[in-house]
Amino acid sequence: MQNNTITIHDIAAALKIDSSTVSRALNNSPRVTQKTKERIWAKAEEMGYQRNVLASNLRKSKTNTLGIIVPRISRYFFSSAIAGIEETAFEAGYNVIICQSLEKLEREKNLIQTLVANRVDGIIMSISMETMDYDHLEGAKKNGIPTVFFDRHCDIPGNNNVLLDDYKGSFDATQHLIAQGCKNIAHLGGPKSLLLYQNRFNGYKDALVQNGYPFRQELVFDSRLMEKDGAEAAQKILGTNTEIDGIFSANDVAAIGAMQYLKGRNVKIPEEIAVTGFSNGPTSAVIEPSLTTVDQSGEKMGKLATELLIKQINSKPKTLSPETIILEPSLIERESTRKKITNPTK
Amino acid sequence: MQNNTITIHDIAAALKIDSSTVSRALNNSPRVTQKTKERIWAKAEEMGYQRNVLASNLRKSKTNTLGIIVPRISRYFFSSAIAGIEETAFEAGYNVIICQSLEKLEREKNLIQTLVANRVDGIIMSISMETMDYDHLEGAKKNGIPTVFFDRHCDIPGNNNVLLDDYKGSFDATQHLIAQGCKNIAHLGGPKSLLLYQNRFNGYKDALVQNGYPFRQELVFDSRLMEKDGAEAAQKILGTNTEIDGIFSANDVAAIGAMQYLKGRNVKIPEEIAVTGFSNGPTSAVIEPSLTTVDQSGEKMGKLATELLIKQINSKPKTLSPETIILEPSLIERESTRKKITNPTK
DNA sequence: ATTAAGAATACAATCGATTGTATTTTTTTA
DNA sequence: TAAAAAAATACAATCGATTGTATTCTTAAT
Repeated sequence: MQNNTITIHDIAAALKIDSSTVSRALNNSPRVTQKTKERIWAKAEEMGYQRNVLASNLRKSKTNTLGIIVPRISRYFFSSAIAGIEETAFEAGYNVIICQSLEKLEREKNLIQTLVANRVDGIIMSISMETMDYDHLEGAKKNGIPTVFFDRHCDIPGNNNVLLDDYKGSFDATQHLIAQGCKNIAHLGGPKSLLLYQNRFNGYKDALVQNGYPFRQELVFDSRLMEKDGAEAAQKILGTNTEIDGIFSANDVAAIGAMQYLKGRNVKIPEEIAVTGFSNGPTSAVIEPSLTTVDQSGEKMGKLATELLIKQINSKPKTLSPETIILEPSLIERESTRKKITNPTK
Repeated sequence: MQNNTITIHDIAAALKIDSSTVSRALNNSPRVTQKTKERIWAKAEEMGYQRNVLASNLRKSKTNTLGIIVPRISRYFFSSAIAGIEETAFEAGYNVIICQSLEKLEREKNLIQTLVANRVDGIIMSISMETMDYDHLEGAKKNGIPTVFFDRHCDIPGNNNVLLDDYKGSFDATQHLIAQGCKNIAHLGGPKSLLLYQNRFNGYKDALVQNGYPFRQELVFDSRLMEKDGAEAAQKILGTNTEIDGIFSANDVAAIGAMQYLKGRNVKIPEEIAVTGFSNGPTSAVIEPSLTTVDQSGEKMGKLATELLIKQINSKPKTLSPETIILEPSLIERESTRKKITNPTK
């Protein structure tokens, strides 16, 4: 209740020995006899000693804490990535400070500052949609704090990244739409400031071209990919001259927005327009028709990013060379694209 | 790059003054002249000084950090609560350490220990499903760390809580089912170790009784309310002798599991069985038919919990009396319960 | 011009643990 | 048994900022 904070000095005094010996015993140093150690451990237990992590951190200038910056915690992909990060970090004895940029550049700068000031041992982050220049991202590196980018990265050469092969994911998704017989495929794209959306766009484009279809800019609808953006795009799609029969959305949320709008207008999915999303969020399996999408496995990404980061932290003096891990995407085929009869020759 | 860590002593040396003056200037103390302050600020800027938060924390024995423990970060309700917590905390100058108990008691005990050892200024938590005895929850209090429970609380008298009126929420939901003409309403309940599920159960029961319907234990299906639990319960429901025409689930996830199962068995929702959930998660609006549910507004809860906690932190010596905030639930009526013709007299 | 009052700054201890070096104690060897 | 080697423990500085007390420097009052 009161100020009953027991320090190593209290233990030392109680046993009439030096505090340095207590410290070493508590850290199980070989410089203390087993017998003494046991006396100290018993006394520490008895007195209810708890190491003051702050003092320890200051002395060792290590916090055993990782900083995480994501655009928005409540987005499923990010919350599942965080779950993976937290679990891996916890097992390795690290705490995790979590921050959200809310897609604001200013806030992102601020957060990096704060994490540096708090002397986190490393940072895992996914950049905001507003992030175009990367000067502030160097801040952590300059202070010797290793950083791993996941999902939304940027093209600074010496960076560590854990990414999905977004190009392949959207190539496959588009290819799948074509295989289902779609001739005119629209694309709901995200802000091109993010490489990720560039890659998804390129995958879409190349799949069209490689299948002998023309790429048409007027079938691309860029937005921030919120639910209402998807709905608005769907509205525009119905208004175009072209008979659009497929939509490849760069995320699930916009795809769902589009589907809801189309369903409201009695457009048959997939018969009239087939739809694919990207992320494999929890709603994609439940919506009707269920949404074909590309699995992004946030938890696995988080785990890999954390492992990579901890590896970098532990080898800091040796300056381990940076690494980029690229995960293989997998297409989850569901009803929203099932145009063809699966078994034509019964 | 190198060990270019500038301390207040470096600034002091550069200006040939004392480090205590530098410290005071940087904290804008009235004990330093404006002129001196400006010299110091300029120099600090010039030398790229950054306060060592660790040292400061140690001296002040305050970390400006809040600890958060939730069962699972990727559950929508919790991730949105965390979003609310993070935002409020950030504005007030606090960092947030986030941990997940994964519904394990052992891990929960561990995490509290860790947070206490890290000298967080306060804790916000939602207990795990395994938590039956509350001894470990006193740990933080004994160390003088104020704690606020949200959503999943426990009945220790002196606690701070931010809760939904779960009783009323489920009373209203059940009442709504009755108003729609349901005669035999089943309940998918959660572990009764959590007061929250007791309250939801009681609301259900009392609504039945107050409307003159009998409460029947055999219509209550308790589980951990995962999606498959909902599906299993639905299976059992179809197997009972009673003609069940309504389901009140204590959360959305199980409700959705049940709906998916019922849809697979060609049971018409709401005509044959009406369904309501609890939480208003993102999928509830998208599933077909859309799910009637009780809004739980995680973000608001998070915000309120944080404000309450910070209030408690700032008034610690005075021992502000504990507070319990109870939010009013609101029923979101959707298609899954729309049995009655809304306008019988056209 | 001298002293008291007040403002500005310097001194020094402190937060609690860690760690290189010095000293004491024990064990081994000649 | 004395000296050398090895083991165990004690001493003391340090991490960087904060803060109560002491000192110096201004300004005001007599």
